[in-house]
Amino acid sequence: MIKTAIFGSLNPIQMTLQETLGQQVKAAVRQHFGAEIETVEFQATRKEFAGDITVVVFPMLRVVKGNPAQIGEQIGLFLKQEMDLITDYNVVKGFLNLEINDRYYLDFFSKIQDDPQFAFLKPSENNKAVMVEYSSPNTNKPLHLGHVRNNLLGYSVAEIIKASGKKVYKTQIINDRGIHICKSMLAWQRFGNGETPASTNLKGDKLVGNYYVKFDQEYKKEIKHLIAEGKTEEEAKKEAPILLEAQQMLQQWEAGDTEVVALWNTMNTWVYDGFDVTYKNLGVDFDQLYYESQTYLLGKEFVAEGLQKGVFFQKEDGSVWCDLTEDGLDEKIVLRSDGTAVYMTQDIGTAIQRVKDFPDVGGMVYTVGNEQEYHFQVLFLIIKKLGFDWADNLFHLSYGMVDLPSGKMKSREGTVVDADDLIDEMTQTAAEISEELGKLDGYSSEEKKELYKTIGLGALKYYILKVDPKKRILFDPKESIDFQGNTGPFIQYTYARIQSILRKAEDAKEVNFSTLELHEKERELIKQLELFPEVIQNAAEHHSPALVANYTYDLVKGFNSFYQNVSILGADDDNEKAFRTQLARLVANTIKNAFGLLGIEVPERM
RNA sequence: GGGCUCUUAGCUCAGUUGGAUAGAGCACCUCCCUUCUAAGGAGGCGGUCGAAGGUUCGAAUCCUUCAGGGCUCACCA
Repeated sequence: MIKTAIFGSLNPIQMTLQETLGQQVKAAVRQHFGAEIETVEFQATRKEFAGDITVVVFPMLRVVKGNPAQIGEQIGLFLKQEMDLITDYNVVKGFLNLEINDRYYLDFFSKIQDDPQFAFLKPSENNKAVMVEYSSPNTNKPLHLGHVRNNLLGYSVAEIIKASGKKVYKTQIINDRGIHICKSMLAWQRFGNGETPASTNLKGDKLVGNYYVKFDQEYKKEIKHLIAEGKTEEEAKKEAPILLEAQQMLQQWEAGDTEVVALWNTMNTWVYDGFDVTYKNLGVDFDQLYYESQTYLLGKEFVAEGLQKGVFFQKEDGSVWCDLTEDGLDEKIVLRSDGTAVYMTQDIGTAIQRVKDFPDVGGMVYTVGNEQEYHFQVLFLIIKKLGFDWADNLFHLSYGMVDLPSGKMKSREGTVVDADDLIDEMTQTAAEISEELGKLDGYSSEEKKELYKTIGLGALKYYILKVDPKKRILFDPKESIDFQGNTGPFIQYTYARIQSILRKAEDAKEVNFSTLELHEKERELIKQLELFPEVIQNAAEHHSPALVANYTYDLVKGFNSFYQNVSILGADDDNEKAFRTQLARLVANTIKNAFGLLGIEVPERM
């Protein structure tokens, strides 16, 4: 229902085609068979058959008795006689293939040719805003490949939802407190000798991450000692002095110990400075940040409120729980017996706080790995029980892990693919390939550097975004990401090639559409362009940048085929040349816009 | 063990209201740069859609069972 309304305002031309066709098909069925059908099923005509759009006859058999091929034949004849839009038809089994008049496509094209934004909807007053959370790292170590997928997905989904006609706020919750950061702090205190990012010339997140690893090494050493002294492994893990000390430090932090808090501030600031560089390189941004250290107390307030309302109950030891057994789940703790917050506590608080801060927000998207599916199922249910109507519009954008051939990435064991290193490597590969091809005469070294980054990041981002978010990705660092075929650089290359043509083309001349006839490749391209608005809506609805990536690839394949088969600048007459130039221009703009939704830049040359 | 999820060409993936002979890229093999950028194009090779049943005019798609992988079921995050 809603979908139809959106499409109606979004792309009247396309809807008119299916609507008018649908009405005529119904009329044909009424006239020839005296029957009423409610809906008409359409699909794009397969390449091997003549036609542009296909009516599927089979579903009509419920109300119309007869041979599907004959029914299709009669409907086809009716349509051809009644509608200028239909130039011809053919029937294969139960499929009625319709050939659409060139006028229709030319008409569509003439309307959108000067509007590169034709597929984008402006944020509508009727739509509530959406908050998209992504990244949300811990502050004890640098970002790795897993975060990269998270960031790319979150950013892209935010852009897609924006383009679908909703206001979007990008946000994250920064996990800046807890035992993990205390571990880095303690190790730095003990072994750091006052090192700083400035003194070591290291990125702050890298420096802090090193001490997280250092902590783990010491911890393991101590465990070994304790076991040698006769402790069981379990005892040793709990009693290792360095761990006890870290736990003590956490308590000091919670108590507001000046020295600990100061160190915490210092080291977190180092990390944020490091993150900022990575985010900037990745090209992602945020509208509003939330910090766990500021929201966990808030969560406690709402837990207290929920306890009063009877949403939660308290056990004898003082811990607070939510009983979800009636919903087929278990009991879930929302506050520890010692009164401290758990993950769930702060997530409840953060969500409510966000809607308070942004009253126009009607829903949220949480970009978090699929290992936390149960957590979010519970979280959304609890928020619903607390009585917030927007709980129905909470969505866990759950994505698959990025695994290495060796298995999971483990930061403590150093088996992670570091985000910064990965970006550098991709840029380096792009540089090597570019220099080998040697097409960049006249570019300054600055321009080249910029371009290599665009291409390298394009390859990386497309590689990750083109696969369905739900699926896990196996990433083999030894097998470099491709630059040919279904890749980012391939699409960027097509864009650059079009720009090259546009530079050579004279100033745009007004196209006279009335005398034009479409080449098969041209019609295919316009049909592909026509799909873009629907793709955006679909991608927004499914939270899937992969749909945009695959669409762009199809568009580009269509263009390259056109490019190789039809001369643009060498067209027979000026009008045709102007039209093809315009068509190429719009394809380029669409590539740019589609890639913009993926957070990928396009180059003028490559 | 309970819950969720995945399995499509040698490899990486499309295939979203159930529709025609299941599509791309990589790899391998042929061709195409005196013509707008060959990071390209045209074609070939390659499939019991994990297995078996069922629903349907029609199933990769829906249902059941089974096999194999992943995640999860903490007073961790």
